[in-house]
Amino acid sequence: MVNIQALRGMQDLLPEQKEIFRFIEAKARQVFECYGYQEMGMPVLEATHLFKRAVGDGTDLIEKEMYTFDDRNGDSITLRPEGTAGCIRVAEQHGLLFNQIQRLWYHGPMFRYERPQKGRYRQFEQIGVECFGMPGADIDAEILLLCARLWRELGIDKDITLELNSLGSAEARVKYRTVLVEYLTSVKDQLDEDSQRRITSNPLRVFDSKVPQTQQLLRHAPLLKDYLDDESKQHFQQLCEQLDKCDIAYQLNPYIVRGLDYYNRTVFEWVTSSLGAQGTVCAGGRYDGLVAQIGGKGTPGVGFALGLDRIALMLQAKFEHANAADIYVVSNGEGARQQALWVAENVRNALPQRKIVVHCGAGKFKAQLKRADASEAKLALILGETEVTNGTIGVKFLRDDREQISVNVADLNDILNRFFS
RNA sequence: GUGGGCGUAGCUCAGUCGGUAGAGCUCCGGAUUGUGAUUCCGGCGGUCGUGGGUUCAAACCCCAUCGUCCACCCCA
Repeated sequence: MVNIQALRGMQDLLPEQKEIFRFIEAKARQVFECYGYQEMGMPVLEATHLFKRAVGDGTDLIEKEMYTFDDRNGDSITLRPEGTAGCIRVAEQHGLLFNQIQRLWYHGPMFRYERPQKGRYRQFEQIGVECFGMPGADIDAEILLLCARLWRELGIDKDITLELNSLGSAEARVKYRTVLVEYLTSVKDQLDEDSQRRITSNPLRVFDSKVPQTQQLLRHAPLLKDYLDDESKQHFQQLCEQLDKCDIAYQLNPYIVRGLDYYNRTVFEWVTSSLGAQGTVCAGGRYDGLVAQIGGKGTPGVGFALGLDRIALMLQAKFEHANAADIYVVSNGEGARQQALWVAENVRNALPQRKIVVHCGAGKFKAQLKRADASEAKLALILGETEVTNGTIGVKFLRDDREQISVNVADLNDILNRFFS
């Protein structure tokens, strides 16, 4: 046992859980398609420097969370820790961004070497959406509308709230950053240890500190919104108006700072209180400078990623009987056993949407019916020696108060069709 | 990377002061020779996470290690 465990932080998805993931993916696909977004795929492995260049060298993600190792030829490669960089690489490499507009989405595993926790795994499933070539606030609003619709489809809209902020232009942010660093440095010895460290690593993050004394000091800190450039202010205002118009509730949170360096202007998080400390279920924002930073021609972009694992945790309680069968076929005796598979095939031809399970292998008749009951099937089809010789099949209603009936093989599909319609 | 909780049957867990391991559920068989509730009876099932130490004796105490959970950090 000891040697065959999953690697630390890697989740095994049992059928019950996988069902939830499939549900989320299906809903996402349906919603994204109805907004005209196109699915794409990309490799799990990329050159290490792609992520370094895109995400920012000083970030925790780059410094200590990447699965990086040497390829056999000595090149440094990395299991993708996020999707945006790779998506841009694909789009650039195949010319999707040259004077074009794109609405793209993808899904798949991401990898970060972190300490596992509820809702946080080393391999985690993410759905990403990226839009290119649209500088206006309308596309920012669109992806938020798209998110909101997805939450409604998933039935979790009541449990999630939207938090919004604007980081301004890159220039405004740099200007603000220096002012903030100045202020923080002036009170440095009164700050907690983490916050002191963050002055150099990511000063905006200091606002996230939970230490009361630090929070006290932050009250007098300069605020980002006072440093926003006019265009960014206008952009943000348009976004808010658009959301108001479409009845999307949101909360302004001046302290949202995405962990990755590439964001500008709009940033947002969809959060829930139902998952403990890992409450962010979906997050994203605008990254107008990123494409150029990776090496392409400057193209505006907005996007977000949602954490499938976390949403799956939220949905868990609602998935009790997702794998129920419709029909369970039991048989008694050698001849009947052979007949059973054949009968089931014919039924599947006639009712391809139905889940039909045939009892295979050994098993007493009584035990087979117990299995039928446990499968949550509505009907049991019964094949015994009597049925085989008479050319009939027993149809037993497992969930209704009805007598078992005996039908001719030739009439079976009609009867089943009527029952399930 | 830091701090804390927890690892006992397939699952959920009990196990007193250290005295050599138990229940419920599941599964299998029977009561009922071909009919799924319930009930009753019987059965399968254990390296007590792993390795070391203390002891006449360790699931229990000590050390290490792995895993897991929670929080920090960080983030989806």
